Amino acid sequence: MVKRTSFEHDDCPIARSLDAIGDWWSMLIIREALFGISRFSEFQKRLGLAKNILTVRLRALVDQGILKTAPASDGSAYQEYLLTPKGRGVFPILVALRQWSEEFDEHPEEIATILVDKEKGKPVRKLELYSQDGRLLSAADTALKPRTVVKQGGRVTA
Amino acid sequence: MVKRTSFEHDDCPIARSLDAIGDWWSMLIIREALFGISRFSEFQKRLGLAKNILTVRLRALVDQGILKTAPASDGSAYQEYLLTPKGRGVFPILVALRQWSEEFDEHPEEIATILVDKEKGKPVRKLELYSQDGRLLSAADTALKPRTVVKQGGRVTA
DNA sequence: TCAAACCAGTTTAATAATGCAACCATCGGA
DNA sequence: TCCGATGGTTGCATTATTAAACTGGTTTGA
Repeated sequence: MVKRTSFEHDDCPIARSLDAIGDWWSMLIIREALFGISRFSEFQKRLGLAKNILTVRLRALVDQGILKTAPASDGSAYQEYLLTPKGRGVFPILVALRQWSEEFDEHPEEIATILVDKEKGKPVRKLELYSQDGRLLSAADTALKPRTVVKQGGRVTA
Repeated sequence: MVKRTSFEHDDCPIARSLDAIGDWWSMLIIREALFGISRFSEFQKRLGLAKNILTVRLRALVDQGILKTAPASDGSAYQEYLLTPKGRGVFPILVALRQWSEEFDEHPEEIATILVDKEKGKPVRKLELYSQDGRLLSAADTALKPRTVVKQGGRVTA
């Protein structure tokens, strides 16, 4: 792969997110963490990824402030990996990914789980995007505006 | 091994989405396409990726029904790449990625653009997740339920 | 209390996925 | 007809990902 081009300093926030959590494993690790998984071996067993990769990913997620390590908690002398608020903030992204799959996958019958609300046990609605004055927006109803002034040579991207 | 593990037949919808569009470039290609970009050379110029990679990604996106090729359109004899409904359905994922970056990025001042609603030009609200009866839900208010019955040996994942 | 199993990695050697650059065929315009 | 843009393809070098073996500390349990 050759030095995966980094988007860390790209001015597009989507690229920046992808740079942080846009690989196959990071997203799934966060998914598991949202489920309460916190131990190295648990991640490894549930995801079935190579341990060296898990080591690298966990370290990267910690460095980025998405996970933090807490020394022990359930008695044993090992440490655990816990989500920070930034990590929990990934939840809507996971919901969006899930709903896209539910809506467009060619084999939805292979999907094992449904996201429900805890109180009633019923499926949740689709994610909704509203304007400040409460109108439901679709992609076509939105546009991108430069944050302040367009800098010289600064290209406006999504 | 090696052979990057495919999640195509994983029973987790998040994994399935990631399998389809979970690489750095596919998501950005779709972002550009949502902006109306449709020509090979335009993608290549705006994203700055190698042409062979672009070729492979575009073909994969077409195979998955996210893009479709339309022979010509603006006169020239070349083809263009257009989003299908499935492709446009990626929009909420991009919004979620964008908002995560806006909320948690350490250098938000480097972010060049803001998503606004076209009518008023004001920033949009955060994506919201509701229960069927209209309660606003956070991650903690949700749970996963097996789709029908848990199959023998079928592990329930997110 | 001593061995066996578990935890959390690290190392190694293989293969697969990028990236860059160069090449090539076709189309369109002057 | 010739030149540049378009839309790729091919080769090669580099890097990532992986399984498997190995390590060293920690629990468990007989």
